[in-house]
Amino acid sequence: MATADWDLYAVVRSCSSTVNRASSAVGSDGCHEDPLACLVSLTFEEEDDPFAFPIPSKSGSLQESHEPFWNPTTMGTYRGRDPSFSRPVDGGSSGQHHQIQQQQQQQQEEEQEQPTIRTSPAAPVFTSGQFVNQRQPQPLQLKKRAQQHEVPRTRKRKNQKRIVCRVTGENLSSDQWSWRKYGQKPIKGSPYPRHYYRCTSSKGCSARKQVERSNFEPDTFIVTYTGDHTHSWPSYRNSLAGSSRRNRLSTIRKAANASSTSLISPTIPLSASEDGANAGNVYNAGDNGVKKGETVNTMALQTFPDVENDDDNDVILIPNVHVNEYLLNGLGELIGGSGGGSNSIGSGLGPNWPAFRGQFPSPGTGNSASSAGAAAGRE
DNA sequence: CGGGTTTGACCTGCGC
DNA sequence: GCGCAGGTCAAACCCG
Repeated sequence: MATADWDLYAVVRSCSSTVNRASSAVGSDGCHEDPLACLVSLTFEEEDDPFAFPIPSKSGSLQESHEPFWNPTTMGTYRGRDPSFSRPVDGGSSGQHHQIQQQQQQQQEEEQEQPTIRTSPAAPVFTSGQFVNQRQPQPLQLKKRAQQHEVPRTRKRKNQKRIVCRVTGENLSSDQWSWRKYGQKPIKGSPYPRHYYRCTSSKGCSARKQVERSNFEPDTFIVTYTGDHTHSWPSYRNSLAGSSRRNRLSTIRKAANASSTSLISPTIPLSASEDGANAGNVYNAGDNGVKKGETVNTMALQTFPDVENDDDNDVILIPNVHVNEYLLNGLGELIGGSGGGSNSIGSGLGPNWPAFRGQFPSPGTGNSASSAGAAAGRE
């Protein structure tokens, strides 16, 4: 269960990094960036799903304990066709957002007929000849494949849990898990390829991540998380493991110049200036009309009562809005306090979340054992 | 040398 | 059942 918290927080944090940026933009020019930009769709296959989000119960416990951000008027129950939720937002700056909404709405509609999860529909067709065969197939490789395929692989694409996030390029690295790229694939209808990453924070971890550049907003990336982390939340130090190639960034940028489809690896820390920029987004939150600790009323936790009773269809959308300390603190309490399985959330906040450090139990302060235990418990 | 990336081939799920 | 598209594998390559 504790891993569920890590996963949950991984999602929240990952989106939050974008959220901060969004909130800054909102504060500066009104609604420059779509507050609903980051929609996180959580799908559950079982009740104690690792991705289970603390959905406010009818008893209102969460509502009571998190009054500052729990606002029924702004957290209206989402129904797939609710126009208030899928409202048009600010002059087309979020075409992808609309696309995601449409996908999810369509998904909702489809799921009402068939309890399944669908992948995104095709976007405008673009043909790219960027993938040039540079190597010839090797007989040895084919032989090994033949052996390998004696053991069938089972993949449940349709029922796979997926968490979709929108992040800006500069926030790609804010994901503190350690990822290793294992594939890249051109996606039909998208000018940009999709990149596949798996978690390398721990061997055998089944967590995967797909990164795809938005074809409407090239500066924005669609990050899809699948699978569960089977290990404890990595410390910041651990998260740097495997990312020692700092200077690789220059190489990557060269590649990026050569090909618009290139992508900054999520495992590679950004340069100091970029990190600073990210940090600035946090520190300067108050400069944009959002005082520290002030609740932004756009915070919303959308639930789906229509599918709430269906274990296979629970979906939550978390708009990409400002997640303030109240929420994170509340999550920290929910995650670390009540369950007894506290974890290293504090460390997971990373360098971009200095303001929120200390709100959560830190690793190495008596919680590591429980974290490890929780991780072991999953295996 | 260890670990990450690239990339063509192969497998599987899904729609028709 | 067939074909397409997405997801994964793994050898080769790259880099510190």
